[in-house]
Amino acid sequence: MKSDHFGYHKMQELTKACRINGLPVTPQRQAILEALAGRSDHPSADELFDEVRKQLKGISRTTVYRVLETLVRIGVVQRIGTEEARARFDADTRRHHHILCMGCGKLSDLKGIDIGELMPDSAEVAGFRIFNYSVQFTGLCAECLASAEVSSLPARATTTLIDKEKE
Amino acid sequence: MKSDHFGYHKMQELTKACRINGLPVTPQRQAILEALAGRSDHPSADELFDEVRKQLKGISRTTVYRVLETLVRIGVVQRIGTEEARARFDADTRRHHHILCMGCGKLSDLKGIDIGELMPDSAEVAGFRIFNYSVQFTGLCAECLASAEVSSLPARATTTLIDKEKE
DNA sequence: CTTCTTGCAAAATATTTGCAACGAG
DNA sequence: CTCGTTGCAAATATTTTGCAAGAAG
Repeated sequence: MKSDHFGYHKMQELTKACRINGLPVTPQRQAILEALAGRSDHPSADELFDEVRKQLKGISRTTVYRVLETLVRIGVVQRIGTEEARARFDADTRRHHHILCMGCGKLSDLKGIDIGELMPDSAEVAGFRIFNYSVQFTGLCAECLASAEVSSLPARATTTLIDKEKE
Repeated sequence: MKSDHFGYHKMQELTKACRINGLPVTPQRQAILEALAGRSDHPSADELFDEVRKQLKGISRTTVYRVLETLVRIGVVQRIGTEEARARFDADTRRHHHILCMGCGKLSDLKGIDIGELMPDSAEVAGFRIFNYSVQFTGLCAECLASAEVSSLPARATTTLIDKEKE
């Protein structure tokens, strides 16, 4: 299956990235990356910790945070910015985009919209040197649409523009 | 100046939005929105609290969080998602995009890149109903570029902070 | 009155740091 | 031995909640 293949590929990538950066491939790093690569819901560090500890019983929350930071640094994992006040992670480091449900916080890969290439060639704007970008869409998932008591959205999810009766 | 005009406009907008939503225009709401509209660095709730308390001495941190939530809900303020694990806010609710410095966390409005209109007409993808989107660029600001031995920055590394103390 | 907001205290959530022990070169 | 990694405990940082007092209509 694809996920198996993806997972295998990620493990290879981890080995390679660790070698390049002079870092050991520890069981913790393997387990965390494997858990992340095995799901598509872009978990937070804590959610990942809850899953990884099933495999590696002794692992500590601190290690999960630290390993994720390392994996991001060596380019094997990407951190996803959302309007929620916590970091979420993705083992797919290719540039792709996400949609966040304002109702339940579900974060999905966005496929089916070709937004082309936004990266400016100059990559140099407003004094910044730009390295990357991502597009974040906000909306409501099917479930939350169905039960749309939109007026009482959870506070944690951002109610960005839902009732925008400007003018 | 423009900021004065913008601030005045925002206060009018607040009054209007509160009226529409049946909410009172409290001194706290005014002070918080005024403080936010008066700066362009997209502060977090805590940073805003530190500033607002200079004007409204008795205000509590809780109120700042709650008022910001309200202002977002009624469409007067937008919440900005970054890879940092905290929410940041913007009094400019028009769709525009931001660039986050991976070095120092500086968040700036991005001007000079015309991104065009990404919003799909259908606004219905992958089971989601899309309401909005934003583009987030990541890079390094001029200061961090200058002080950086970041020549070996991984192309896609999106760590919040470059480990500058890691030498 | 009724409704909403505010402040305070505390809880809940999210993340980071200091430090000693461990483990692979 | 030396270095980086891990686990544990504690410290921070961020955000939310329960509750009573107060203000506005």
